[in-house]
Amino acid sequence: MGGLILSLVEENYIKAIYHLENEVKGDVSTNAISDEVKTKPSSVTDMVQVLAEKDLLIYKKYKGVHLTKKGKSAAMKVIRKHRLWETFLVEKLNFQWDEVHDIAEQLEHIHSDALVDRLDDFLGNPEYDPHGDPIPDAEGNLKSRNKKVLSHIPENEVVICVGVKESGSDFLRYLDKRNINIGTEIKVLGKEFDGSMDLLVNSKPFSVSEQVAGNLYVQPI
Amino acid sequence: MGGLILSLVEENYIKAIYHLENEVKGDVSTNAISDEVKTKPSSVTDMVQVLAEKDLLIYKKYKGVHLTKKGKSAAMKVIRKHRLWETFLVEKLNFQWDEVHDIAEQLEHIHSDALVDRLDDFLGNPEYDPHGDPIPDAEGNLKSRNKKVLSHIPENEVVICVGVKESGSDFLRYLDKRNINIGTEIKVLGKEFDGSMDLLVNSKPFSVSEQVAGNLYVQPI
DNA sequence: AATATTTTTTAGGACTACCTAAATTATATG
DNA sequence: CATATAATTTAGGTAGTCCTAAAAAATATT
Repeated sequence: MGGLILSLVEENYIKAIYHLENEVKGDVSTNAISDEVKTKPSSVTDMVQVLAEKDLLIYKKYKGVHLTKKGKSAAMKVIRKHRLWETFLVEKLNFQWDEVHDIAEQLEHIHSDALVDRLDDFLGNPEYDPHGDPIPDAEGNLKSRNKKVLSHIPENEVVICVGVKESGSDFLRYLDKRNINIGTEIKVLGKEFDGSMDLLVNSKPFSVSEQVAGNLYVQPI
Repeated sequence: MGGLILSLVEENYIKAIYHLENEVKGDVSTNAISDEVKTKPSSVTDMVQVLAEKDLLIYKKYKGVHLTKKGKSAAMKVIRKHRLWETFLVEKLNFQWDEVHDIAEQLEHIHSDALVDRLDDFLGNPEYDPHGDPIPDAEGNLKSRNKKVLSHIPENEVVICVGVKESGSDFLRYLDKRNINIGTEIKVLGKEFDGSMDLLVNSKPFSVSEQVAGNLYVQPI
């Protein structure tokens, strides 16, 4: 049941692979993983063999990797913890949403089912973390909402911001400075040749670059 | 200032040595440390050399070890975190005081000064943890209170329970079952030949063994 | 004080997770 | 489709932390 204990490093690999599986079709490559966990590809080759041995993923030489059921479940547990802790840091300790990632990266590796369950209750069983990402329940189920990337929204549509794709500090602080938060209403006025978009945010006209528009998750009203 | 980062293992050694220094006069022996951190003495010899190299302690071959100022300050930081997290677990997540030690042992190694400071504020800057142990402030200062061990209290004196010496689960559950908590008033009625004590607890007569009496910290009213 | 016992250290490995450099396989290009 | 390039793996090594067994030092006993 809850008896599988992975090392901190193993958990980071599993989490990285989980995230990569949602970005690419097919198996996840050695190089992609090495980018994500910031080690050399040769270290990844070592590690995926260890993880394959533990039935957390399927590894085929030169072909890449994908998580097994067991691996996905392990990933969900780490992600659940990460997102609950981020919520705690923002909701209870008043951190800004751009300050919590590194701390949550540490907290996500604390092993205690009781702790996670109680934390979840303490926070009021939140469905989404401060970046708008859904928090898996204790069984690892993820409610997916039909969010879209802002850059895919056609002209004249009105949407609300529900999350961010990459939650790097720079990007989050950029949004803060412009008063764009989760829940902010955005109307798409038009798109420019360079992919930038003209918007109406908080009733004021505002333009964002392609990069920003591609990093914002929104939902039709 | 806060730039010193120790590994989890190093922090555990420093913490263990700190605790042992408060129990024995003079330098702390290799064997005592190996008992405390649950490794073999030869591993301790390895590790104290590493810690001496980092100026956290003074090591003299065959003579034992004592913390430097730097080492004590590192120990206080870990202890501060441990006790704040224990307080969090009991006060906010409603854990029992006998359930929190192992989780706090993990949480105490999270590195973030901002987190500790905010947690401290969130908890209302508590002075004592759920076991009655004082929580060092951000500068590592420890307010010591003149607590005594129950077994040293003479007949007819009335005291209140302020803490426990060893906070093992068995002992804490024993106290819970008898409704002895921090704040409980205890009157010493008499002592027996075997070191056991006759008490008045919650207005009811109650006897404790020498072992229990030696593990309870009390303070004159 | 000599010897027995206990404590501590040394020597030599083991294991995890990393690295570099070289070899191999897969993919892309002409 | 042959070759150049890129991706991946293998081989061999390092650092941190642990271990066992043997040697050395300290302490206790007679």
